[in-house]
Amino acid sequence: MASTAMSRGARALEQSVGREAVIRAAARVFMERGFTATTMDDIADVMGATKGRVYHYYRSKVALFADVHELALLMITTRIRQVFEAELPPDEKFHAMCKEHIRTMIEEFALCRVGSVHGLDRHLIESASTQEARMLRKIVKMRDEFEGMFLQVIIDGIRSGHFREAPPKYAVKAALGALNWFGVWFDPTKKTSEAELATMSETLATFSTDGLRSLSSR
Amino acid sequence: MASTAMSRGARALEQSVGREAVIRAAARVFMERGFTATTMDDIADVMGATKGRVYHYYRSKVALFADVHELALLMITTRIRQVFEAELPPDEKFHAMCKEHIRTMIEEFALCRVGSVHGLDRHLIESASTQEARMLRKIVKMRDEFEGMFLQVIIDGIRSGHFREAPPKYAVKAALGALNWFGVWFDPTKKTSEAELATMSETLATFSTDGLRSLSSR
DNA sequence: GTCTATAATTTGATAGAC
DNA sequence: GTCTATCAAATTATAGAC
Repeated sequence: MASTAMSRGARALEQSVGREAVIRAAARVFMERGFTATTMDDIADVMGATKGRVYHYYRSKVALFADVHELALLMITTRIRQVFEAELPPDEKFHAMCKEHIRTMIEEFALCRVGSVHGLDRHLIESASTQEARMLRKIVKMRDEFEGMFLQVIIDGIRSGHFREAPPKYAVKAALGALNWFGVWFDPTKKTSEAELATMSETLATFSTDGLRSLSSR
Repeated sequence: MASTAMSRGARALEQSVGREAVIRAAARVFMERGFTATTMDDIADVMGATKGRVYHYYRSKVALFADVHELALLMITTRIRQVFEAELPPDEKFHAMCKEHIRTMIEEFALCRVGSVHGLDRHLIESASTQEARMLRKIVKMRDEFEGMFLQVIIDGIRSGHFREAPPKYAVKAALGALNWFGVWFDPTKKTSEAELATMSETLATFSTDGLRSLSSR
């Protein structure tokens, strides 16, 4: 199962070298199969290499997964923060953040899907060594930071009257759920036109923002 | 790893017998760990039994997973259909369907989480035998039927002017994403009061419905 | 740095006792 | 119907050649 026709074609696409090649290959396979169903052979296969190369850079599968996850969160948090720090009314800012989120998922689907869909299962954290556990706790903290930006804008929006009264901690889960679910149903192997991608991100962003709006803000 | 302190406590809770005991135990473990990370020993362990019992009722892990999945979809589809067939304006119907969805997830968390969060990965379908593949295709069909009810109400709502103009196929993904994501963040091991559960389902249902509303419908 | 063994473990599935 | 014992395959990780 390790060397299918598909992995052969994939090799040509991976042109980065060294540690980065490993992390990008890992992102691809973790995205498709999740943590447990991914084998070190699968990852090596995507690079047209063998396990030895993977273990040269990472001492365990958990450590590699943690690095992929961290890279994903670092990237999306950085991009969302750009919008978060802009001077905009809460509803416009929220809409822009949602759109940036979807756009990021489209551009870096493999990385983002690892970060959002394939969450950190409890049993993964439990089975980790102390060193690995520290990496995984860091990831949880980064995710809280990411969610925190959306939460803050919701709180601001309720205060300013743009958004209706609602428990912010649940509202933020609802909005991010609508966005993150994109990683579940979108199929990156199908060719999708730019216009269609724009329609998707606009529909999702407007849905998420309107779901929060107060009557007077329409 | 198969017999932890937790699985010991779990045994007392499982009182059903025979095939049903297997399916309920399997639902619990699949919910927590997903398909690949779940072992047949884990499932037997929850019942205080051994693998032999599981294999007496199911000839493979995929067959068992398919049955759990099918049961989950059958249950939620039946419940949602009750609301779907009621005579209500589209926006009210949609709101009621969302609320029923969340209520079902709360009451049958294990089953629903297997059905929504731990989807049917492509590599699972690919590696299945022909007989198993037939079961899995049936599951896909049931899920389309489930989604189809939400889709229909959205289309009706746009036509009637309750909902704004938006591509229904993406709108339905957005709304169901907000709802299904509940299965990702909700922690059933924590005690949550009835009042708080009501707040959650109301917040999520209102968010999902308002995300679709047209200006004139507020 | 990368590969080829290979060790050590886990795990899906089966056979046969009770 | 349930359990014990066990096989066969898969998989994480390591050791050492090149």
